[in-house]
Amino acid sequence: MSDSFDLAAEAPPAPTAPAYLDGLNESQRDAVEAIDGPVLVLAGAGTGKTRVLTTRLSHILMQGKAAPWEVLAVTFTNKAAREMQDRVGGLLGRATEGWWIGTFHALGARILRRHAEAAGLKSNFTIIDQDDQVRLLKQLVEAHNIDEKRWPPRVICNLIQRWKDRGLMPDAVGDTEGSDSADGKAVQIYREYQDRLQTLNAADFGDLLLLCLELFKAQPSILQEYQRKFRFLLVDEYQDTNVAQYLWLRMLAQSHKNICCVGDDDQSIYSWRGAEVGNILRFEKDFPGAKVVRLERNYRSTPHILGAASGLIAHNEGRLGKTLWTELNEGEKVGVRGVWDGVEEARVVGDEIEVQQNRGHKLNDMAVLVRAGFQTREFEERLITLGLPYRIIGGARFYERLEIRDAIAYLRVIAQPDDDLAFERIVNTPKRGLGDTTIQTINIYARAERIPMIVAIHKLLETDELRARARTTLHELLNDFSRWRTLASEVNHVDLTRQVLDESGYTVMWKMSKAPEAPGRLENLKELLTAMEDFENLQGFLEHVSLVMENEATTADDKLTLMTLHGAKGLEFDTVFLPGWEEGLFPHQRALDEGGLSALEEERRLAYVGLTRARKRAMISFAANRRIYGNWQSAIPSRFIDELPPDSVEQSADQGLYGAATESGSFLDVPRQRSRRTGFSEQPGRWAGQKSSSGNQDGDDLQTGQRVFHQKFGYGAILSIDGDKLEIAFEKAGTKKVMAGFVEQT
DNA sequence: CGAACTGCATTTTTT
DNA sequence: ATGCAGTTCG
Repeated sequence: MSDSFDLAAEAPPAPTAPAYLDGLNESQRDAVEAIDGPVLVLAGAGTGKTRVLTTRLSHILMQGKAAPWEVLAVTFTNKAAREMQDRVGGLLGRATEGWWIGTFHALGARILRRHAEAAGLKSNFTIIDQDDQVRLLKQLVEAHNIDEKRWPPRVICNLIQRWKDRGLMPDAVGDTEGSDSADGKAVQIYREYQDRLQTLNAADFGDLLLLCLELFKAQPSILQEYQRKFRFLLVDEYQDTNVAQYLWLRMLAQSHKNICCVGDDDQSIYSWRGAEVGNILRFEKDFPGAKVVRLERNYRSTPHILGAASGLIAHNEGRLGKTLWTELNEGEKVGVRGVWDGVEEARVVGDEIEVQQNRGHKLNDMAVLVRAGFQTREFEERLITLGLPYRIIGGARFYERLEIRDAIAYLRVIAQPDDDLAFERIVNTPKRGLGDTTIQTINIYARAERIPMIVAIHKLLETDELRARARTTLHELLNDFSRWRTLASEVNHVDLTRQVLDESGYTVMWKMSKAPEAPGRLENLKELLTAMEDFENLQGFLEHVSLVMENEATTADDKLTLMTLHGAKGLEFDTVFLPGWEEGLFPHQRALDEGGLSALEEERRLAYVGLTRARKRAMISFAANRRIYGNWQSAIPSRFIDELPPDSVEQSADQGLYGAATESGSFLDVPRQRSRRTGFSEQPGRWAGQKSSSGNQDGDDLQTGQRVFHQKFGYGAILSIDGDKLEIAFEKAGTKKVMAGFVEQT
């Protein structure tokens, strides 16, 4: 079955062996050439997965099986998407603009924008990130009088996110499922949250797929359109897909079943954010007759590294099973080093890095991969002492900085006036004297009427509900925005932004500030303007900001890389240091506590991912003592160390530390008790959130002459009614215009 | 409205 | 230890 050419009539004369297939091994070629029907490529670490994926896509196009816009290629990260685009573009020698190569979210958004109305949105809808989600949920949690200590908006956000990962809209969430969360109101809050998003003309990341699913379900003709359009589907990192993504793919592939998924069940490390290893394990059932190709020849690592990794991962159950092999020379054994404490660990690693460097190895080819972010600190300190340059991957990103978020919030409001989250962020930034009271008033009204804040303000401005001072300020602000909106169509987006930042007083705010970080913030704002130049227009830029949060700081300098194991997936280095292999830290206690066996296995996969990042050298280390959260704890070596095949490993330990490092039982075992439950000192919510039911809605039967009560102005009689606006002669406050929603009948 | 104080949690993270 | 968020006081 080496030649599995299809007999499709429109296929152009097939060359016997196109040049781009040269150099592929047999299974890689299999994976590339099995174009029709479902294919699962089980690609072990370092087996040329990306090459297969890109060659396959090129092959489909070269064979004339499909036009570029008829292939859907999905990845998880923008980086992977970009890489695929670059490589396919390179192979074919043409630009890949407009092709359907991208992340699940970017492609979902693209589809959704085309059919926004059908999903209850406008096509310019805003894509909000977790920060916005949490702020929105916080408002809802407050409104429900739910104790925020017990149910932090953050947790609810996660809950909802997980539902969305599983493709569940509020109504689809089982009755029992949310009942134990947020005083049993979790589903209700989810429902209101979706409602609010719709009012705000916004979608969160989960929605980009979930609303697509709903769209496809509600409008089969649209689904069919895409089924016909995308004649071939390619999916990267299939082991990381969640249920929603799985359903999305399945729907699109339903008719022709030309779907090729590439993944490695041994590298599934994201179950905690909704990924379902089951998707890859089940592939053959989901797509009967699927061709399964195993890529087992590893081009990356030495036999010892491979042996260590394979031996370790063999301790997991329920694997699809692969046997990696390599033709590389044996190389060095994997080092396993026991040390006294974390400081010494950093010292030992630092020394080894210098040794490698003296042998002519570049820092760029080395990495320290840790389980948890805080572990990098000790290494940083040591590296600074040694004068070794390093970079940390995974810190705060450019677009997450406060000043950048503020600036973008202005732009968001300009581009999409319904975006209350953005509006609320900058309504009083810089300080305009608009306090909580004013914002509350606007919010209460906006929410009761289910209208965006800006619309609410327009209405409120015609009344006396707001203080004169606030009214003037808001009036000016709204004027500014409408002016900027006009401006947006006249000047380019960079000039627009510069002008907005100046005229809003935002730049001045930081210029005046004597905070130590102010100059840096101004720098960043300049950088933002520069970054914006790469985009055609405001829309394009905003889409980029929400979907393509760049993480890569590609410096040309020679630097050591410090990052988490999770962050390292997909990368490779000559030399990899794997510190902190201690019970409790790795595998992490938390995973052990709440995830049981499956979590332990995921930790093991994480260890496997770590080891397989190494091309030539890997050094594992563990400390007998470690300071965690301020106090010292003694630790025993990770069980993963015992699981490494002795033949591929070389152990060493500090004098007198471990008579035998393999005898893990010989350690003093201080019970690590964690104070459970923080359950006392609860304050009931200070101000019981205003009930929207207390006032009058528009349709109420108010009449002129009627006596009413107003929270602020007291009692009065209605003089005239103009829609939902009333003119009232108050007994003490004189004649005022107020919103009908703010008065009560007496 | 801003500065100081207090309590509290603290794995992993993309889009 | 430490940082963050929410609260309290001037």
